[in-house]
Amino acid sequence: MRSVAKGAAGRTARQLGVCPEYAEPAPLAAPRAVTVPGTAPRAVEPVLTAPRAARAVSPAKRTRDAAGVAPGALPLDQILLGDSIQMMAGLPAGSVDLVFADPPYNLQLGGELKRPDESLVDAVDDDWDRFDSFATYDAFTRAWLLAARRALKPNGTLFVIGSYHNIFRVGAMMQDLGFWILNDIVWRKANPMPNFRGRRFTNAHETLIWAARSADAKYTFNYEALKAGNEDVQVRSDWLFPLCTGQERLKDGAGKKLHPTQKPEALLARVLLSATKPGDVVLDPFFGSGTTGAVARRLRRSFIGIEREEAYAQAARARIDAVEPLPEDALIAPPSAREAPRVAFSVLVERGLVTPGAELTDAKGRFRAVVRADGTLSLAGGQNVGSIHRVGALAQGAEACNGWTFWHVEEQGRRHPIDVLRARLRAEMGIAAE
Amino acid sequence: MRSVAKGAAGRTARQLGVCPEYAEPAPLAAPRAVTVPGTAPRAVEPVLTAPRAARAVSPAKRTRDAAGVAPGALPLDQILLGDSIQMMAGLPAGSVDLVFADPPYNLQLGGELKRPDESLVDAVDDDWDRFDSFATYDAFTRAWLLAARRALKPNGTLFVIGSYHNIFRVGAMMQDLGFWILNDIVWRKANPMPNFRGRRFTNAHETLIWAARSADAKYTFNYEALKAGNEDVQVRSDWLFPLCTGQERLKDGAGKKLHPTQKPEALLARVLLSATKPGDVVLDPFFGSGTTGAVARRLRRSFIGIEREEAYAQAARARIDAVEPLPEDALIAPPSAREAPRVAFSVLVERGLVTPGAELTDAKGRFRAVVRADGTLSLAGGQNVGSIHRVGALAQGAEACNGWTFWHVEEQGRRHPIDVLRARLRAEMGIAAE
DNA sequence: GCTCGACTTGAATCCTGTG
DNA sequence: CCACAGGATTCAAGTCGAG
Repeated sequence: MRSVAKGAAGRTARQLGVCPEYAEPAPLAAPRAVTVPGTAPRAVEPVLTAPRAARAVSPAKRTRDAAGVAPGALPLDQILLGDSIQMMAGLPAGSVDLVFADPPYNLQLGGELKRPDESLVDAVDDDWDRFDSFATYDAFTRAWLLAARRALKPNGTLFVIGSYHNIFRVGAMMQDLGFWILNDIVWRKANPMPNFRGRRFTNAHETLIWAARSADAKYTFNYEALKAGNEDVQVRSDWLFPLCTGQERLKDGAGKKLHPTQKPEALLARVLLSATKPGDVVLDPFFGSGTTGAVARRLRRSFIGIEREEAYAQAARARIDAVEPLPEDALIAPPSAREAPRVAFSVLVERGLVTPGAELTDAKGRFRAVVRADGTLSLAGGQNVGSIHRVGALAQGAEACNGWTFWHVEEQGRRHPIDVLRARLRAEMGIAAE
Repeated sequence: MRSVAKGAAGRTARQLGVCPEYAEPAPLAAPRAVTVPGTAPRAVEPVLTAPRAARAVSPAKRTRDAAGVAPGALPLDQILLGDSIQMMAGLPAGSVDLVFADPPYNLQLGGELKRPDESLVDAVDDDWDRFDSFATYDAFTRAWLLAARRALKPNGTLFVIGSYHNIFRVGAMMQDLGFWILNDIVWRKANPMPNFRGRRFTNAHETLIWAARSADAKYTFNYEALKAGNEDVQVRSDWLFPLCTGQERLKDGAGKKLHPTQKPEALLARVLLSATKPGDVVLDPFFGSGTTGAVARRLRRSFIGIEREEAYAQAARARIDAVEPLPEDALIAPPSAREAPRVAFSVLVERGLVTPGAELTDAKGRFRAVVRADGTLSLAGGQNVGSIHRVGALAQGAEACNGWTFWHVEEQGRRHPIDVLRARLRAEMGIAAE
C-alpha cells in the first residue's frame, strides 16, 4: 500500500495560498470569496498523491507545463488534499469531462456534524437559525458549483447526489448558474434503514441530478450500450442498488466503518458508464473514501479527487491502488449507429453494391423506385427524383423518412433494407466505428 | 350530473376584485401582487360550485359567518373558480388539514417532438405553464406557498408534486418559508413515455415533497394502517403507480383527454390515506380535473378545490358528483397492530382488483371480513382491524396465518383465494414492481 | 366469449453537420 | 447567425376490431 505523498510535496515551502501552478485566474469562479464555516482556510497545502512511483509528479516539476490547458497539466489519478473550492480553482479551466459530487448536506459548523434533523432548537431562534444555515449552505453550494463549472469542459456534465435535506437547494442553484438539467435520477435503496420512530415513510432513496454545462452542450450519453445491457430497453430514471455494505465497505482499524456515507461502486459504475468514455477525466471534489476513483480506475477512466480529511485520502489511495483495471476489450463500446461514419448512398452505387437501374421497394412492396447513377432515386410512375430519404418521404406522403430502413432491395428472392448493404460496405472498408 | 353553480353565484354582481367574504386581509400573503403570465388576472369571479343542492351555499349568505375560523365558514366540497393565490387568501387562516398542490411545472419545451413513427407527441403547451424566467416562477411559487401556509392548520401538512423542471425550486422555497420537509417521495411510473431520441434516461418518475408547516408540528401520519396494508412492512418513499389512462382518464366531447396532466386516483388515495383522517379538509389550489376531490369524496374527506379554467371545474364537478363514498366502516382508523408475513395487499386495493368494502371469507365461509381502503381488513362482528394475515389469525384464534391463502373472494359465484388476485396483478404488471 | 395483433398514447426541457 | 438535409429514434398499457 502506498501512502499519501505528503512529504514529497514540500509541506513547509508554501504555507498558505494556492500552489503556484494552480494560481491561474479563474474567470467563472465566484467573484468574491465565500467564507463557509468548516471549509474556511486551514493551512491548505495542495498535496498531490501519486498512485504509483512511476506516475508520481511533484508540484515543483509540474510548474513547468502549467501555462496551458494541456491534459498533461492535470493531476490525473491523484488525490488533492485540501479544500474543494480552492483546489478546483487551481485546476485548468475546461479540463474535465465529468464532475461527480457528493457534497455534505450537513453544515459543518465548528467542525461538528450538525444534521438538519437534529436542529430542533428553540422555536424562537428557529427562523433565524434556519435563515443563517440555508444562506450559509447556499453560499457554499454556489461556490463549489461555480468552481466545478469552471473546471468542466464545455461539453462536460455534472452529477450531484443528495437527499431531501440539500438536493432542492443544490438543484435550484444549478439552474440559477446556467446548468441544464438532463435528468433527475433516483437511487432506490434495496436495503434502506427503516424509520425507527414510525413517523415518516421509510427514506428509501437518494436523488442524483445530471446536468450539462449549458442547454446546447453536446454531452456524452452512451445510450446504446446502456440499453443493450438492460434487456434492450432504455434505462429509466429510477435505479435500484443495495447500500454499500459487507466487504465493499471500508473499515478503520477498529473494524468500524471508515466513512459515514460511502457510496456503492455499482452506483458510480452506472454513472461513469453512462456519461463518460474510457480515458475521460472525472473530477470528484468530495472524494471521501474514493469510490469514484476506484470505479474510474477499474473502468479505465482518469480521476481527480479532492478531499480535506487526510485519513480518508490515505484510505482512498490504498483502496484505488488495489484496483485492477478491467481488460480494455471489456470496455469497448458496442457499435453505435449514431457514431458510425457516414456513408452516402452514392458510394454504394459507386462501389457496385447497388447497380444503377436497380429497383427498390418498401418492405411490403407497395412503393417502387429506381436507382440512378448519381445515387439519387426516381419514384416509379412519377417525376420525383431525390435522395433516398426525400423520395421515401414523398412516396408515403410523410414529412420525413429514413431511406436506409425504408427502401429494400431484393437479393436471392429475399428482401433486405438497403441498410444491410451499407453495413456490408462499412465492414469491407474496415470502418467499424471510427 | 350537476353543473358548476355559476349562475347561482351571481356572475354579474361583482365584475373584478375578490368576493367580499374572501376580502379579509391575508397577513402572510405576498406583500405585493405577483404578475404571472397565464395567471394574470382575468375577470376573476370566485364562483362557488355546489356538490348538491342541499350543500350549495351562496357567497352572499356566507358573508355572515366569515369572520372566524369556524369550519362552517369553509366552502367545503366545493370548487372555487378563480386564481389560486387570491382564492386561498380568501379562506380562513389555519383552516385546512392538508394541502395537495400540483402546480404548473414550467416545462420550458422547445419545438415539437415526434415519435420514431413520425407521430406527434401531444405536449403540454398551455398558457398556464409558461413563465418568463425562473425569477417569475419563483415569485409565483412563493406567493402560492405563502397562501397555502396561511390556510393550513398549525399541524397540517403539504404535498407538492413536480418534476425536475420545477421541484428543486419549489423545495428550496418551501424550506425558505419555514416548511419542514418530512419526506421526498418518488412516484415511479409503471408506464412512462419513453425518451424517443435516446438522448437521456427515460424520465420515469415524478417527485412529491411532503412537509409540515413547522418542525415541531404534530402532523397526521397513519403509520400503522399503512404498514398493515403493506405486508406489515413500512411504506417506502418510492411508490409505483401506472399513469392515469384508459377509463379513468377524463375525455372531452371529441374523445380527447380533457386535461393534459390528470393524476391517477391511486396516487391521491395513498396521499390522503397517509396524512389525513376521515372528515379532514383537503385543499387543492390547482384542482384541474378534480382527482383530489374525487378521491377525497370516496375516502370521506372534505375538499376545497381552486381552478381557473371553467371547463376543468365543470368536468371535475360532474366527476366528483358521480363518486360513491366508501362505507364508513371501511375507513375507521385501525388500532395499533403489528407483525405478520409478506407482499402488498394494499396494492390490490389501490389497483382495483379488490374493492374497499368487499367481503372476504375463508374457504368454507365460516369467517368474514371487510376490505378497507388502506388495504387492511376488519373482522366481521368485531373491532379487530389489521393486515390480511393478522386478521386471518385472529379469526381462527391462531398465532399466525397466511392471509393470501386463507382469505377468499367470490367472483361469479366461485370462491378464490386472494392469492389468485395477486397472481393476476403480478401477471398484469409483468412483476415490474421488483 | 375468447385470443391476437394493430393502433394509440402518455407533464418531454429528445440531433447534427454542412454550407 | 440561419437554413437545410441526412438520418436516427420508443415502452408499457390501453382500446378496438378481426377472426
